[in-house]
Amino acid sequence: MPRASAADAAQTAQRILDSAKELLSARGFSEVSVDDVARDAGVTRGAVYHHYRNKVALFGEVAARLQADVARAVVAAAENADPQPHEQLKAGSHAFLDAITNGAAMRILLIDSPAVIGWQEWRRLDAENSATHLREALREAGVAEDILDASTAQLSGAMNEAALWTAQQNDIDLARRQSHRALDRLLTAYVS
Amino acid sequence: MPRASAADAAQTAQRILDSAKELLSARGFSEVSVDDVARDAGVTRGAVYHHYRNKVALFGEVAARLQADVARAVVAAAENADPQPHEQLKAGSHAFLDAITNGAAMRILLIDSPAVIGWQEWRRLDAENSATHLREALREAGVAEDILDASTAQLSGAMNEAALWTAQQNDIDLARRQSHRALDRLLTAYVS
DNA sequence: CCAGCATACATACACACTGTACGTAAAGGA
DNA sequence: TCCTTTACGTACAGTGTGTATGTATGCTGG
Repeated sequence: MPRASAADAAQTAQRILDSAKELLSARGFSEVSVDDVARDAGVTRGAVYHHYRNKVALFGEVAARLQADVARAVVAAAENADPQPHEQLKAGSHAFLDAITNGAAMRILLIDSPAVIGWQEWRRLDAENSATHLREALREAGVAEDILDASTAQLSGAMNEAALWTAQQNDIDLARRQSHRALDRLLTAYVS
Repeated sequence: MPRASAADAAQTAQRILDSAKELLSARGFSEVSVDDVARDAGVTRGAVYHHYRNKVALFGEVAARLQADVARAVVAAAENADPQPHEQLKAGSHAFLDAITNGAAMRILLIDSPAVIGWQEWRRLDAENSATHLREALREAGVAEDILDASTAQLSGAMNEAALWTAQQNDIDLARRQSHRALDRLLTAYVS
């Protein structure tokens, strides 16, 4: 049995993660077995269980990476935008929608995550990434302090559902434009 | 083995449904086995599989009933409210939040449903119940025709997340009030 | 330079759960 | 009264998870 150096081990873990991301996003958590992931990565289940505690932990790791990817895109867009709070909200929400609707993120983050890792954990992940920025943008847009968390949650939910809706439409480009316009209308609520 | 008449059979199916609703809402789909449901209902798995095609179908039936319950509450509230479109939206969204955050509906409808029965099917259920009313209210509030579907999805997502956020807070009554106020602010986007 | 230990897997196994096939007894019509 | 259908119960096969165990390799201290 050829063995792997520490560097190769990290590479194995990464290959498992990549396979998991692809399969999970295509078929969903319940339709992907650990063996499927292992085979796709060219290892056995033993390797997967060596690198990840269990199937849920593997899923959680994939979700965390994706969440970070999306957050990076959103932050980048906000930094390049007009610093006016309302413009920040618009730029950020558009970027979020675009980032999450192409690639593997959507199904994993928006469909499976709440059920698999639990809503609390999912929210915690979100809070570590995008949610903080959204909250800050809302604060600067003049949302009262005591409804800041509630408003953040609601706007986040609106954007998540916008993404799901968009991805489901036949003409995705058209749907994207419609979602953007609908978001803009929704965000007029936060024009101070 | 004592057998059951047709009337008793319907009652058995109902008992199974009741047990399923309770267990699923408390523990979630993946943590409840068909055998758990059967035992709670005082029958064997055979009875469950006689009345419902499989575990997902049983879940779907529970979800459909809950969805209808929530929709009824929302419609009732809207009918008793000021017929002004904006007031309809406010009354409806408040009623939705209150209805879904107490009882068994929340976890089943908002956490597990998308993953278990699929987002499309979940949306279809929603469309048969609450979504149509929401869409109509938005139209009457002056939302342009081509972004009506997108706006409906977004507002629905906002309300769903509001419910999840509310239920998660320590002081639920306080959270409910904050969610109501945050929703009111959000709905100012649809003041014509 | 080699003995011993930790690492990185592979293999084998126990357990749980799902769905299905089959058995059976009562209900209800012909 | 017979015969079919309904309403279950029971037994079984298959799949998937997690864990225990085996094993070979890299690495480190003496």
